[in-house]
Amino acid sequence: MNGKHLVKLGLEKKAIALAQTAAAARETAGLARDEILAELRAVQADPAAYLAGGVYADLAAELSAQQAARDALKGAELRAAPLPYPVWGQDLIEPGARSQMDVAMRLPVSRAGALMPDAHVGYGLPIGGVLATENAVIPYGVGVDIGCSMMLSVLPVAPGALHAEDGKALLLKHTRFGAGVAFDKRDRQDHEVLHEGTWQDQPLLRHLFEKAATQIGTSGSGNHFVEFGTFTLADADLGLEAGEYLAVLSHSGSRGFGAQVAGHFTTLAERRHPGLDPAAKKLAWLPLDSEDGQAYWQAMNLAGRYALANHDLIHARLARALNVQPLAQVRNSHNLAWEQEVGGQNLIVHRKGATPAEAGQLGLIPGSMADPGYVVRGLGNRDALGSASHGAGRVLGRKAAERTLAKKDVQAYLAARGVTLIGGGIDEAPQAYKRIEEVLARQGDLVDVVGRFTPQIVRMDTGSEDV
DNA sequence: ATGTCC
Repeated sequence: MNGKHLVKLGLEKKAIALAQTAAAARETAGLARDEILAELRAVQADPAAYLAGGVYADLAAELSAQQAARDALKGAELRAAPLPYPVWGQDLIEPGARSQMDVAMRLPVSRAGALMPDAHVGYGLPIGGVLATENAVIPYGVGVDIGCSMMLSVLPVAPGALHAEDGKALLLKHTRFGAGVAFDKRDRQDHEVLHEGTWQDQPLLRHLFEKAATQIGTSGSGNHFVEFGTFTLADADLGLEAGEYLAVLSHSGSRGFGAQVAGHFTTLAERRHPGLDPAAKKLAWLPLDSEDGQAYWQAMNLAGRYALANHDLIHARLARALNVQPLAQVRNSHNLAWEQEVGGQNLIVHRKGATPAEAGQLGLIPGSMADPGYVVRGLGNRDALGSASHGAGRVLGRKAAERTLAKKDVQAYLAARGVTLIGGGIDEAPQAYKRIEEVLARQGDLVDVVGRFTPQIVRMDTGSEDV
């Protein structure tokens, strides 16, 4: 018995050495070469049957491990070509975002997808990407800011009644911005979401509860904002008469809590798919019917409710300060996954920077710090998997915006529209975004416009270079 | 998006 015989059997690497050891033992026991080779073939055919013990146990264990590795690789193989998917506003979308969506549509778990007109490059799935998978949830298909969402409160106040200085003071007093920011102990907010039993269901959630409790009611950094503005209804809707109203619009997420949930489960998903094509590394998934998949689903949905609770508290504080009750409210999550029927199949629909837009469903699509945002009503377009854009979408990345935009041009843009800005980095300048009117024009078959919000007093986090 | 660690 020599190595050549074993290689001929198809044995590889460590298995050859283990087979040689076993074969030597069998030769000592008096077996002929052909008899030993027959035994080795039997072990190869069904290694599981030899795991329990005996001379072939170590070889059987190695062969089982090799088979498991091959299975994992096979299960993670990308399709040669992406499944076809529709694109809205192709002329507004950079090639990089298309490439990312192409990779997503090559995943073995992908079944359908769509790209919204605000699409731009992100980690894993592009921002503005909608992806339907079968029995799989992709942490980076939801994004780092799980549950990132929008909320509008229409107030029983005339738009002109709130002066810029007063509005500015209210925002400074009642909102908190920035990475790591939390409320002081005496100002700590409370909300029913903090009293859910869900926090006790996972060690990770138990661990993150304290952070979540201190940060609830705050806003983050980047493109998050809280603003006062004028809400204009051309026709009666939302239970309101046509007209102009003072309104509060906010964009906020699940803060450090959601970010850590995303990070934790992304690590687990990547670990589960070591053989995944490097191009799809950030699209590693968790089987929904696995323990990890179920844990992510639970944590993701909690982060979604937590993010909406942040909005609730922000709006409640501002309304209380103005001594009013909102007349109408609209809210929607745009970074989340949902169980949804797609072509008769129950799939997981990821929206990473995409607004749910089922028939009749209300949503909010903001423009920029100085451009209008829109209340929309979904048309339930099946090709778009019942989705629309989540905003205007970036035309300049953060660094490109800092490099190319001039502060005075941004200030002029704000001044021309009468916008008062607190904080706000140049990377969030209106010029860094696509024109919201164009983006809306590309999705006339996804949503109807209900009303228009024009920002007047805007608070954002302090950028690396403020406007 | 987040204070670079679940």
